[in-house]
Amino acid sequence: MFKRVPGTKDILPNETPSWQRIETEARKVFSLYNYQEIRTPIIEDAALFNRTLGATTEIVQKQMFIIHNQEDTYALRPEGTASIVRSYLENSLDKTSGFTKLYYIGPMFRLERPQKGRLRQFHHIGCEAIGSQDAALDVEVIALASQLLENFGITGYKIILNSLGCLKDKQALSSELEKNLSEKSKELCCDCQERLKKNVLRVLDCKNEKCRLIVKELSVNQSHLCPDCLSHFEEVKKGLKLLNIPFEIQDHLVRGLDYYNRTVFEITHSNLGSQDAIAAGGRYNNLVRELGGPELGGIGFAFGVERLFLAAGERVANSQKKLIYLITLGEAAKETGIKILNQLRKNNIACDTDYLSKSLKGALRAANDAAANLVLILGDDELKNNIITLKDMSQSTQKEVKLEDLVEELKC
RNA sequence: GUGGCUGUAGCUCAAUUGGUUAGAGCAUCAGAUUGUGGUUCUGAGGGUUGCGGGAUCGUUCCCCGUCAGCCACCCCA
Repeated sequence: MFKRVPGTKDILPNETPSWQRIETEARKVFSLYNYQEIRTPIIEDAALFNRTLGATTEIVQKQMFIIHNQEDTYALRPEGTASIVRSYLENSLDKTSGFTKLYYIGPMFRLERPQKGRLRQFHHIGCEAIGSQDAALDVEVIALASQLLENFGITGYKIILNSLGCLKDKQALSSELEKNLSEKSKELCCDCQERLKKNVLRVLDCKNEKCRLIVKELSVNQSHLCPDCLSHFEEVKKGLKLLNIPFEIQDHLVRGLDYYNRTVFEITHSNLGSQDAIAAGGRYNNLVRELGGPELGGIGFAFGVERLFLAAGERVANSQKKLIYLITLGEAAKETGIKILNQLRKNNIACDTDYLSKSLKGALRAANDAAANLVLILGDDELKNNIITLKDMSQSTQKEVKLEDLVEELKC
């Protein structure tokens, strides 16, 4: 027998209602904030991710699903932002409107070792607002994320916020860290010694206690921020307070991807275990230009859908659907039956029958399992008199209706 | 990529220090006087004990390998 590829999941019929609910809710909230959906291919030129996420990041170095064509190297997208900015520029959205708000829903791929809340194919619900550097936009985006969570019915989450500063600030911080940490490099954990070479900022959020102490001594807070970035950050904080959105500043929150600068944030939930981020995002003021576009700022975030479900706990999606179940007895009735089903469906009435030629008792059981609220019984007796029996399953009552009046009867 | 734990029916789990035909609940299907569901009762089907090797008179149980899953590290949504 064939098996799923490791780290992938089948989303089965008993789970799809929850997915549909989340997606519908997301679309609703995005449109409240005037975001429009964009759908980009799941494969891209691998170099796109190299360029945007950073060539030294683990995602690019180890975690991309690579497809080699004869002359090209494609990658299954590991995240959404790069593709969307690519599409934004390729389709000249920057020229058709000054400011663009986009959202997306779809699968992402990373070749990691699977674990709780970490799959090789997972799903993002995210958005990108491109074309403005306004701090009010940062506030709106975070407010949007928090409203999404509320509408999903998820509580107990925490919004963590920080500012990395502009490119210059980031570089200054990096070189300062490099200088200070290399003196103590032997005291750092193995991972951090690696980070020191590849991405110093990551040392700041190391979980190792020793490293934390060392970092604490360096007392990195927002002191590396230039006046502009500092006031931007202040405005963001002020805006969030204005909207009563609780948040926590963590000056060791850096993000892993190169394109982030200024505002970065993460939303965590304690239900998730070690992969505790259900959403993350931030500002990327150099990304558009990096991809050959104009000097335009942007900000976005993404939710991990599978992680949302973990945060929400067991959720029963009660779908209050209406279903009519037709039971026919005998060959003659069966023929009339398929005509009735067809007629009902043409009239937008949901209906089904059993295709296993069960006994009446068995068919009623099947109707019950299908959660039908109404059953139509068509047997020899009914056929002879040109009627059909309607049985209300919850009331356990039944009545007879003329076949020609059936559709009208069921419409009300 | 590194480390630890686990792998028995569709699902959740049993199987007495290694000892006869590997059990139960749920689920499925069928019946309980010939055309009436949910509750109840009865019965049936369903397992190469993940796969491969080894040690043993003998293994679901011990050893090795492999695959898969879980958890943590790393990384990240």
